[in-house]
Amino acid sequence: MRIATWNVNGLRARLDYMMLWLDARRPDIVGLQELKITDEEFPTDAFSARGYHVVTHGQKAWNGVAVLSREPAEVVMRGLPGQAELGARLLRVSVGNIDFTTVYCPNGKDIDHDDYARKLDWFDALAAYWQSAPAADRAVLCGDFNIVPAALDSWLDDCGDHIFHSPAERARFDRLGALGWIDLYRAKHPDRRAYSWWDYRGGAFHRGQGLRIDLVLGSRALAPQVESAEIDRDFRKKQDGFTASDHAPVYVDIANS
DNA sequence: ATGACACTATTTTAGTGA
Repeated sequence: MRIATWNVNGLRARLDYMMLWLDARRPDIVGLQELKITDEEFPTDAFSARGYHVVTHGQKAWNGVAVLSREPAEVVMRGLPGQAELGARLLRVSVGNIDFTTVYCPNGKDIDHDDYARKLDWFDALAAYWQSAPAADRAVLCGDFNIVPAALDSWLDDCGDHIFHSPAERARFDRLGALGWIDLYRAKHPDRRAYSWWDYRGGAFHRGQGLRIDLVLGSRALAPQVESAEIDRDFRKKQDGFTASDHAPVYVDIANS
């Protein structure tokens, strides 16, 4: 079973590209982020035609998350409790025997910006949520975390005072680890330098100037069942003339069970 | 040093992204 996460940077603008991707990679469950579209406008039919069930938590112009799945999904939670002001950023569903959550975590803009404190609060609320509503044995928490877990995950000189790299942000990420969430890509590739996001500008992709911020976290019971974990750099490139997102899709393939 | 690219808004540029 293939689980994927992907920040598409605008679902409307990415729809044709996404169809090429679904046909090529055929994931079973997908967490999507940064849809920039309302639930009413979401083009469900395009996904149904390819055999996917769709659950959305969108909003106009910004943010928005969704889950595509081969099997029907039942909504467990739309939105992070107490954090509605920061937009549509969390969607938790039950699909098959997986407790599946996808998140688009706040950006924070800069460590001096008001949004940075709000970002930290959002992560505090996320940790509190998992304490109040614990994940099932077989669980996935995937998405765009907007935190670089460690120096190996960034092309920048990692002095710790850059947004995404600060000790306060990493403390929030580490708290998820303390709650039992395992970074499945890093568990599979402990020493591999790899990125999932590259700036559109300045040829960053070809220069290797990226960040690994798109992650698939798994529960302790799920982690041993991971057969492979990969970042799909090919789908950060233009495909058939269609423009890519600035994020690559990330996969985790789980043994059938 | 700065901008560089892409997307959305009911646009005529600005805000956001990371």
